[in-house]
Amino acid sequence: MEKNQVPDIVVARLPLYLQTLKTLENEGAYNTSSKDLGQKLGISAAQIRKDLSHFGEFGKQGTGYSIKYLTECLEEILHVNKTWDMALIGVGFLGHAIVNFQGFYNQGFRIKCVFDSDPNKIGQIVAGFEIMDIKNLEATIKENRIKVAMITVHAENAQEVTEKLINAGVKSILNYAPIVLKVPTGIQVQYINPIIELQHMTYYLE
Amino acid sequence: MEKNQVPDIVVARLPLYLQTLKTLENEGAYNTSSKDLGQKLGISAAQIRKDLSHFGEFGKQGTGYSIKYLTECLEEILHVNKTWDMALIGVGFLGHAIVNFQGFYNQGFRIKCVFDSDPNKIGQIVAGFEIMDIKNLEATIKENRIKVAMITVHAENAQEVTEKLINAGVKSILNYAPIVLKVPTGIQVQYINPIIELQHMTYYLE
DNA sequence: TAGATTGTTAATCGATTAACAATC
DNA sequence: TAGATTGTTAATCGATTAACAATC
Repeated sequence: MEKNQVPDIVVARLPLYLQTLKTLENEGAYNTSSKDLGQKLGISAAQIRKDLSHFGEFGKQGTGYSIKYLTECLEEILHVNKTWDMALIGVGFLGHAIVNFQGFYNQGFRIKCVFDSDPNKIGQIVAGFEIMDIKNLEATIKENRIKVAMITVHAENAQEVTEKLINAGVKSILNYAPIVLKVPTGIQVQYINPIIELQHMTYYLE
Repeated sequence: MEKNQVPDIVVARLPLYLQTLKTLENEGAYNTSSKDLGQKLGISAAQIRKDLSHFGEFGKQGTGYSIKYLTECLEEILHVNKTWDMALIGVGFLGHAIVNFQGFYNQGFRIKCVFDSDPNKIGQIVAGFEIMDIKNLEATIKENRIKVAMITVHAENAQEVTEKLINAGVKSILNYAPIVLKVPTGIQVQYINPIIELQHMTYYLE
């Protein structure tokens, strides 16, 4: 497979390039350069050119990159030139905030269904979604062929939920619970963990 | 300064070690090893020992590490053996969720004050905090000597808020807005951005 | 003692950068 | 044309790993 040749650390930067391109487009710009992107992102121009070179040639000498064209290319590379249906598991305060988040739209994602195990929550409507019983998780995810999920349950339940998700065919998990998930090869997991980020920063404080 | 010698990529892993140690402690364990921690975190035992060796010797041959002692050492290294007061700016759905988040407690952090610019929100009480007018941000943060802040405003306003925070003495910023902040040397910024993480993962999907 | 595991060294591996020919 | 910027190469830089003496 060609994509195995691209280091994951390079792949991880592509969404940042895409984000910056979209900001530039919103500002009304049509063209940019590796130098410009690098300054905005705080990384070197050489690194951006090197990263992009793994996937093809997207620029022109002398004039740089067309924002529109490079955006389209990156969206295709990252497979966000389509919209991925997502499941959300755990409708506490955080899950509630995510369900109400407007920012997925036009970035390749939308929430399709939300689950909780609390009988008091099941059946309630949140931002237009009826909270479903977690007992129906596997059937519903299979039925809708959902490949992407977000976990916002307590740490104690995150591994169990993960296993159900994988059973149901989910391949990519964004985990907000503060625990490292055990998953088989081929399943992607990323973590969102404010405590980790805060503790990283306080190292540098007095 | 001694700490400049430690690569940031090593520092970034320390909070993960701490998280795993706390999970183990909750499970009732007293000792662990680099092998055990590595398996739980999906990294090599050698890397964990190498990382820790930047800061001292915390283990014993044959028996590994005392969970209690290594926890204390890491908390001291990361400066979370005290509690950092934090400011939160932007009380939308996400800000609301963060204010209600119970997980900061005992990890070195607590929210001290919350701000918004919306006249309809100012003065309201959220999880026991009165939402303050962002006009009072600089005075209040100076007064309370707050060094850590979380930004949950819209991307358009994040840079402006950042500059106010830095003016007021904030040194570490956890930014939830999807934009790279421009900050002077010596100011720490970390990002929380689910779209970036999701797009990273869909690269590997069909 | 025998087995386990540390801290550290040196080797390996991989990522970043500087430089430049090509060319818009 | 002159200036700017690409894509790529080779060199540099830094991170990870394997191995092992030390020792609990």
